[in-house]
Amino acid sequence: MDVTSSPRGRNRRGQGERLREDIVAAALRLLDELADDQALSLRAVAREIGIAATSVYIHFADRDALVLAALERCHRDLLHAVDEAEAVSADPVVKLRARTLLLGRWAHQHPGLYKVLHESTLNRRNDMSFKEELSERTTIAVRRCMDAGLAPAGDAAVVSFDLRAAVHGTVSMRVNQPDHPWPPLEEQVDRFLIKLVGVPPESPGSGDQWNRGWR
Amino acid sequence: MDVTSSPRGRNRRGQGERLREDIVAAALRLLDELADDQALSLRAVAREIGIAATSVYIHFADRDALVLAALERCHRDLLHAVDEAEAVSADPVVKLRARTLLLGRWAHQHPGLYKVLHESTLNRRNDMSFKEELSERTTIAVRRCMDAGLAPAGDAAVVSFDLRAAVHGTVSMRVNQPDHPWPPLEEQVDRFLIKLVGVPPESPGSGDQWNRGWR
DNA sequence: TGTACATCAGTGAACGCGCGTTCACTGATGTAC
DNA sequence: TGTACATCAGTGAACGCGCGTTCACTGATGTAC
Repeated sequence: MDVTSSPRGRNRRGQGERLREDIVAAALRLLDELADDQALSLRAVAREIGIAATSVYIHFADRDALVLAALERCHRDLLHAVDEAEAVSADPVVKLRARTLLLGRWAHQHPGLYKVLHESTLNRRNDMSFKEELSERTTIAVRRCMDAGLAPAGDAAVVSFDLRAAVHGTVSMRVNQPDHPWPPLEEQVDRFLIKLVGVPPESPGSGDQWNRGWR
Repeated sequence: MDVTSSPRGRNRRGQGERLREDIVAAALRLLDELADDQALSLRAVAREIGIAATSVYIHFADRDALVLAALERCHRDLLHAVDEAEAVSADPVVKLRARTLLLGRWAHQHPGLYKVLHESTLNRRNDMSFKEELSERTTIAVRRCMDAGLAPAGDAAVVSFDLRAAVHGTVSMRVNQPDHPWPPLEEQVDRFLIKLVGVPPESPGSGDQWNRGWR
């Protein structure tokens, strides 16, 4: 945008990788705006940071390689953020809740990136198996709840899959129709944790209507 | 595709609307392939049915109007199919199950259309409130289960929202990563119906592991 | 200390392509008289 | 019954645009001798 204010000079010798990072950062910024990997043009990325379009080819073989690199970085950052959120407590249930809510909040803040990461057609054209790490860590978090006796014992992979599906579903709906008046995510996540994972309700015996008849 | 075999002649007087239907049908075919509304070009639609690109403008103001018309038709067809599936039984639980499974099966058969309908950026650019009818009918189906005493009484809208989120979530994951070895949808939908809506398990006392500790 | 040279970090012009959209038009068909 | 004419259902050429990618290049910087 404000290219004139920072007239990018050439990097010094040995610092060529800086441009690579700038390109990835700009791609992520644009992808978040566009919410569509196909809509991202290499020329727009170059324009965004004030370089010649051809300079992108110094660091990336083609447009898809750039988008893929950006998404891998995006996923790594997200993983890190979720792990950090989990550190707030030693209680496995609090950990699972924190991890799930952070994912929801992240998606709310970066709807475009969430869409590109999970719903872009890049998923069909390219191997994006690096994303599996997020699923695996959720399964671990669920298993911890079971092992601690805070959730009914069962197949953690299945329970985790159901939870991920439910959370992805509501996040996807919220991200795709941002103008719809959605009810609070937090309460819904709590329902999912209670009903799908089986963690105890926060205030037992409070008789919340959505939990009536379940205990 | 096989344009040469059916060299489209001009429609007779008064039959101009036929072309409109052909255009919509071709657009739906291509959208299902592309799985992305932005990737659909008006020229590709014209090519698909062997007309001049400009002929599309006889029936649609612009590209977006065509896509929107196609999606409205798609949604109407889907609504109709789901309602039909529901008619198999008078039991509200069987009805709800049938409606949910048909949606999943439809998405499996038309992954591209499912994506464009629910996950395309058209949702941000245009009013697509016609889609709400699907949600409303699910809520009605949930309420019927409650009224019949086959599910715990509660706020049908909330329960329906949770169910839709969960089902959309798993369908979305399946549609976006078609090569992933997903577990059977049917069993997962049954878990959602039991855990989220509270309908009775098909074989009570069977002690399925994913339901252990719940009743 | 000076200098030739390799390397690094990037540039600018150009290519061919498909796209959405506009415009003036064509030619068959039905209808008023 | 004949014929002029309005209307319908489309067409073909052309526009300007942004795109991905290739190519030959430039000029600063560090380094070997």
